[in-house]
Amino acid sequence: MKKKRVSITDIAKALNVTPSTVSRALNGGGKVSEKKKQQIQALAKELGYRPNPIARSLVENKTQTIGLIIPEFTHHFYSRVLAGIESVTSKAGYQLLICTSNEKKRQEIKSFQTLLDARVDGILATVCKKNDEFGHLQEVLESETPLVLMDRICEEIETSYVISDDFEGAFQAVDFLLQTGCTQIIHIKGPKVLSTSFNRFMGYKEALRKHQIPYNEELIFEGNDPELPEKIRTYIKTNPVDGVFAYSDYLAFEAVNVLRNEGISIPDKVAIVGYADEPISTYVTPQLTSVNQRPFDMGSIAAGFLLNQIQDPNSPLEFKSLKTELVTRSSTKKNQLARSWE
Amino acid sequence: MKKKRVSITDIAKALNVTPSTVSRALNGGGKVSEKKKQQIQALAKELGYRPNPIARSLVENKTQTIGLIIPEFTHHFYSRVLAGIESVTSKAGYQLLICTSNEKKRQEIKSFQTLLDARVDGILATVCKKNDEFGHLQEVLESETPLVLMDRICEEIETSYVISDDFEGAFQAVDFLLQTGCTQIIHIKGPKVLSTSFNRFMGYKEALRKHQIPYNEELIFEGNDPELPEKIRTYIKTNPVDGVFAYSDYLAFEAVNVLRNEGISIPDKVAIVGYADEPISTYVTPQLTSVNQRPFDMGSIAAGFLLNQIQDPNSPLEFKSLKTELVTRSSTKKNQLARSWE
DNA sequence: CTGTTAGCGCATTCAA
DNA sequence: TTGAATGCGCTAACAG
Repeated sequence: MKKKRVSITDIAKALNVTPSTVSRALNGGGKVSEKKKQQIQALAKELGYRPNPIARSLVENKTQTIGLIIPEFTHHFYSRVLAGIESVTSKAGYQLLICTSNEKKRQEIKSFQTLLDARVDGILATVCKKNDEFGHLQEVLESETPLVLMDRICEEIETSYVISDDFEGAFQAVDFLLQTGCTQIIHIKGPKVLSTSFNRFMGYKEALRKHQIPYNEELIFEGNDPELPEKIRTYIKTNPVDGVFAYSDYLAFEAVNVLRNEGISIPDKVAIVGYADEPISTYVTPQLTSVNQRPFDMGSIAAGFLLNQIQDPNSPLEFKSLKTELVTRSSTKKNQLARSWE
Repeated sequence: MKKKRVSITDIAKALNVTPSTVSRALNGGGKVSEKKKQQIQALAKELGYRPNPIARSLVENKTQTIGLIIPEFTHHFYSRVLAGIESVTSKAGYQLLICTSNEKKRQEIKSFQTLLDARVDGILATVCKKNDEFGHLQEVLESETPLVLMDRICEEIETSYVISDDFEGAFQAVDFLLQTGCTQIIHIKGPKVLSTSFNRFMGYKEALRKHQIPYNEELIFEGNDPELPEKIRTYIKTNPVDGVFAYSDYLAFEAVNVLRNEGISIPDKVAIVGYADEPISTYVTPQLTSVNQRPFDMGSIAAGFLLNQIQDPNSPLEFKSLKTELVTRSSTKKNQLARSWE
């Protein structure tokens, strides 16, 4: 026998008033005599009354719910983004409806549909890797549901977004390698279709240009190549290499392994920089120099943008490119110009 | 101007029928002439009709939503639990309302309240570390909202749960250390109030007993002691130690660091086993032998239990203690009895 | 087979 | 200040 939840009508009956009055007394509605208001509020508390958000949603046409679409949570990065989001949405009284796409386009599309169906008040999303077509995002826009993209953007779609300054982050990293004396720097690239891959690659090139080091295509490796370790191993045996800039900490770690197996000392012979500053960077040996993307901030800022749009649908789109911070550890040589991340 | 969503009444009007008919035609209701059904379904599709789950929830008194409370997502473990949950809930057509407690009791209580308010059909939860009092769980039970606990249980509360067999997992680990010749095995304990800490500790003791090695209290260290590394360092300088069994991979890693700094070779002089088989265990050097808890299964099984209870509130409580699997890597010596995790 | 009526819990008119 | 009436979108019980 389900213990019936007490409704606004229950307490209205008990007090011989109408539900309207109770509603007004409980929300700030003002137009209720102080006496009744006190009475009603007291009884409500006593009975443990809890407003039914479902009913409220139905009449107010908003759900106090925000949808979140994220590729997955196994990367520390997204966990931090989530934490950042939650820190602001929970304070603002919003619930989070969370969907993961597992980097699959089909699931992503379905997730958007689900969230739209659920009538969320807004959507935060990081689109998945395979993203050549954006019809589903267009639909979101047409539904007039506020949307803020994080980390990865689609240029075809006009929406607010928060990204990390990948170009600058990569530039910082490679610039640092060059400053500490490296000249033959391998770059291990990220997934082809991602804007982040492209921007980091461009940052790499720009740093070379600044130091007038010629770009050498042979130094570029594809991160998703299953034979990556083997190819690096082969390459370094016959070519001079003194630095590695990887698209991710995980890829950097693969390079670490190859070098260690070959007995090449890090950072003396080859210095290595990863990307994302995941916890693993402090667990590997040597500890990995990496680019911190401030994922927590990414989440909190994106959530802020979204709340702005929800409050005022006519507010202008907002954009933010987060500055990165190079965290130097023992996989690179010392350089007084660099500050370590606090 | 918000593009109005088409409702059941819109399409009813357009076809000169009543909303009820439309409702019946769209749900399997049967009692509709084939012709009208076709017509209605066709128009619904054409107009892009999407049922409003809010309205449906209000009348059906269920939300097709499951609440999830997790301490946090930065541990890989919980990400996998989430993935397991989602794999079954999404198939069953349920949404996930996710709250994180950040291991804070206050937040946990608030999260339960939030989920109850949201009228979720059921709750999956891993309670936070500081959990001496369970009034809030009692409230959930009284509200008759199905509840399944994961990983950590409260003996005072009668509820379905899925846990990992911590006793057996620890036993396996320590038994393995003993089989490979260790006799002086340090145990680094987990948080005091957690059932998992206690059970792993008991498993450790049981393995010693099996091998008739006397229990030595000096070998027990507290994981949350900020001076842990220092204490271990001091101890091993004057006492024989040839093994470490840690409550977590992270704690195991602290031991690895101490040993490496002291120039003690792993696993030759001291073998080390962690717990949880987090990704870091493959990134540290040497790679860490660890106990895999099958978090994905934990999530999927818990979700299954919950769905059972939702479907039939009178179904009996269900319990599951997941078998663990010892994954041997290079931080321990070889032993043909052990199988590596696939 | 289909229309009518009612109601889920709440907020919000409009009268009184 | 308060009550009565209306509707949010949908399902379900009851008639016809």
